[in-house]
Amino acid sequence: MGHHCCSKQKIKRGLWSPEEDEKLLNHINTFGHGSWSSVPKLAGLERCGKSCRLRWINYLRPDLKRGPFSEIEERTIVDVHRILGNKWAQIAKHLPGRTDNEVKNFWNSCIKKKLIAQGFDPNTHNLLPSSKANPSNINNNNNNIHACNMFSPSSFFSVNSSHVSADTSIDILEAPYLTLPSTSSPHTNHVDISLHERSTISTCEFQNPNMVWSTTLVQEQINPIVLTEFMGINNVPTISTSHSYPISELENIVNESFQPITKSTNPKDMLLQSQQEEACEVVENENPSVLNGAQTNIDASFGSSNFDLDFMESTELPCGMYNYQPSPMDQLTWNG
DNA sequence: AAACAGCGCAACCGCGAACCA
DNA sequence: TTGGTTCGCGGTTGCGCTGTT
Repeated sequence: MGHHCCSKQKIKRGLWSPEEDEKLLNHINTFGHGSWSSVPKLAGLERCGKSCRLRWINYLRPDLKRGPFSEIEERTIVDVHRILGNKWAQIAKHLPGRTDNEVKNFWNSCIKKKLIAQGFDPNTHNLLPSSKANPSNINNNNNNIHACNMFSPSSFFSVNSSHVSADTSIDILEAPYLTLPSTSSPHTNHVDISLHERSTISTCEFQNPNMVWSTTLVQEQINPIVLTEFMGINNVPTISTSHSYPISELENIVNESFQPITKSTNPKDMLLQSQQEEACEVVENENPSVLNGAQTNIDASFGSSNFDLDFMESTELPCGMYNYQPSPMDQLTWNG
């Protein structure tokens, strides 16, 4: 069965021979690919256009990088995947010389297994339920939550738990990073931030998770911390951005940064919001403990928001950078 | 040495988006 | 606006290599 684009043609399938590669390479180098559907005929190949395109993109393109993935590339894949999910083509755009197919294969054959072995769900990048009680994966020391992983310290993983009490402090990771705990509860609209063994305890309130991150970067890197801003879809925190600040600035930054966005006036969004609120009430009635006001929660009711992937795609992602540098990523935009 | 299993990678398939007449 | 064609993407398959029994 051939592709519908070339079902009338005599189609060869399977691995490409060096002769076929040469024909395709010569043709594209001379004429460009133009319409892929016409390439096989013009190049004298008994292949379909799709197959030619794939062969060119994944193998013959001159700008392809060969060889194993570097540690930096690996980190980039993990970081971008945490934000975008299985958007291999978009992930590959952040890795010059790598193809979506290559990234996808590397993920499935290598990274995925590493994450699972570390007790992380490769889809959500959160700790797997079975791993939350596993001391090898979590340093549960003095009630501190300490998420670490093989990519630490360049990657940040949320501690996704509804059992974080108010007096639970958040450990500063070995690198000067702080993670904010979050829960899947879509209702509670505040977050407690505390620093282990430091007196600074700040609580900020926001009405909507679609926060404007408006704080300018503080350049001094004296005891910097990272505030992780969680976003998500369908009550599942899936997107985070990280920012470094001097520790002394924490309270001010928290107070200034978490600015609520006014609710959408779009009727469709308003309907979604009301539906979410109804759903939250159901959750609240069924499980009141989830909404314990002393818990550390981040509102994750993002269903009414549309994250601007196109915008983000056009920027260089700072995710996972050890030393944070300001970038357009700070201007993450939402279409509400 | 042969059989088998596991793995990585290249290629295919189907679907939706984009394009165009 | 519509319908046909082409493109691009993500999921899946299958082949070949390698290690193990």
